[in-house]
Parts: sequence; C-alpha cells; structure tokens
Amino acid sequence: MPELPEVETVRRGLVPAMEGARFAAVEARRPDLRFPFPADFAARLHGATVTALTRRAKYLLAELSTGDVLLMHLGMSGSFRVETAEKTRQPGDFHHARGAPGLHDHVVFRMSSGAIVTYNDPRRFGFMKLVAADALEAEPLLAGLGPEPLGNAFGAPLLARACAGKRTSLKAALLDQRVVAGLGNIYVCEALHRARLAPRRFAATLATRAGAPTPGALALAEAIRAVLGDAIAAGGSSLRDHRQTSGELGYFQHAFRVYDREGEPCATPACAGTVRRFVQNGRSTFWCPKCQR
DNA sequence: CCGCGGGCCTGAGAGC
DNA sequence: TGCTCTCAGGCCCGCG
Repeated sequence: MPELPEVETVRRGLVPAMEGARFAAVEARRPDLRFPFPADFAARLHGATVTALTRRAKYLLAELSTGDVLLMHLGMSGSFRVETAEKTRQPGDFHHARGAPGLHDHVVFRMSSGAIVTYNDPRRFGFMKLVAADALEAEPLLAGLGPEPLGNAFGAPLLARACAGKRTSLKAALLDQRVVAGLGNIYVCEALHRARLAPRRFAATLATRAGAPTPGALALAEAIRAVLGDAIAAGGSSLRDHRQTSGELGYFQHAFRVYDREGEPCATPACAGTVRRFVQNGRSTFWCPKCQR
C-alpha cells in the first residue's frame, strides 16, 4: 500500500494521539510481523514518552524519552487507526471490527493521551523495530536512503547527479530508494507522466550536461514534488488497504492520470493518446506512449 | 552494476 | 456456490 503520501498521512494522524504522550500499555498480539518482535518489545516501550513522531522515506520514527527510537514500516498492507476509550469501534467500522480487537490487529498502544492506537496488517510485510537513537545513523534500514523528495535539498541538480552513469530505466531508478526516498509504483508512474518522460528511457539521459541539469531532470524533480504534494493534500490513495488513522479513505486515486487506467484516454490536455500497461522490473508500469518520451 | 525470479503473507476479483 | 488462478501500494536475497 503505502508510499510516501500515505505514510505522511498516517504520521499526521498519529501526531495528536502520540506526540507528547506516554505508552500506558503495549500489546503485541502475535510474535512477529515481517520480523519477530524482540522479547522486550512491550517492556522497552512501556512508560516511554513519544517526544517526536517523524517520517523518513516510508518509515515512521517515534523518538522516545528513553533514548530509543521506534522504527515502523507499513509494508504493503499496514494501517493504523486511532480511537479513544470513549468512542470504540462499532460493527461495520474500519478494519472489519465486530468488537475488539479485530482481525489482523497485531499491535495495540494505549497512550496516556487516552488514544488507543492499533496497527493492523493483513499481509504482515510491515514491521516495528526498536533502535537506540545514537545507533540510528548506523541503522541498515535507513543507511543509504536517498534524499527526501519534499525536502529542501532535493531538486533537479540532485536528481541529475543521482541519474549519472545509471544504466537502467527511469522507472527502475525512481523505484530505487537510494536515488529518491519514498516513491513506489504508483507515484513513479504518475510523476513520469506529469514530466512527460517515458518509463523505459535510460536514467542516464537526465544526468547533468555542461554543468546544468537537463530539462528532463527539471521537469521530473518538479513533477515528483507536485504529485506527492497533491497526494498528501488528498489524504493519500486508497486502492485496497490504505486508510487515514480516522478510518477515512484517501481520495488521490481519483486523480490518477495513468496508474490503473489502462485503455483510458491520456489525461494530458490535447493529447489523444491511450494509457498502456506493461511489466517492467516485475511491476506494472502505466504510461502514455504518445506524450511520454 | 543490472535484470530477473523467488520469497515473505493475505485477500480481492476474474474466470470457469 | 466454490474452486483456481493472478495480482496487489514493499523490500530483500541470490543468481547469471
């Protein structure tokens, strides 16, 4: 499910419930997600105050008063929901609730704010990991991540440099978290379409030329920022699993220009093209052969 | 360095 | 109704 806009939407939903609050009770309802929980998982969280809830790429980081950082990843199907003790789930609510807890509710945090934060993940590709804050720089999961696409440092020059010498396609380059951190299959397709760049084009063709970023790199950097910004403003994209922490759906899927739109007319004004799909690096690529070059 | 295939899991949808 | 097959927003590994 979640790419950067979905993870950012989740982060914003968790902030009021978790930032400044203590873990009053922690329950891991099964021994593992993608990885086993450490034996002291609940004990290490219990009583800790969340001093900040941040995001890096598709990772959520809860910085704790104890000097630990709780690193969380939603995998393909992870979601959080936030409830209060007063307002618990009703039949038919988010996560198929029929009384508590629901199917695939794997982790429950009861916070001192009164919020009940539940992590649900049918496929269990997500995970939670506790890392000492002073070891975060050496954390293998984070080391090597590329720039944050919405950060100040990111732009055409950085993108052009990252593309230099890459003997791979633009699609594969953008999916590579070392090049830009946080994009996944949907937003790579959407960004390439907005930039009018063909997914099979060699990444190296965007590399810096004569000391200046190419027009393609300028267009792509701008398209990446625009599509992510628009998607965050829409609460992310809900295709299958993604929900905001309130249970509401995101609605950016209605604004897709190519993703999952095979056979439909291209959304570019005055382009009479048709959206096509093909498999690239094992994943579906959607694009318009007419206006993407 | 690169693409590919397989693996980790469950669930939804299509086709029969 | 129910079976089987394919595919899905992520990411890691080993192979050639």
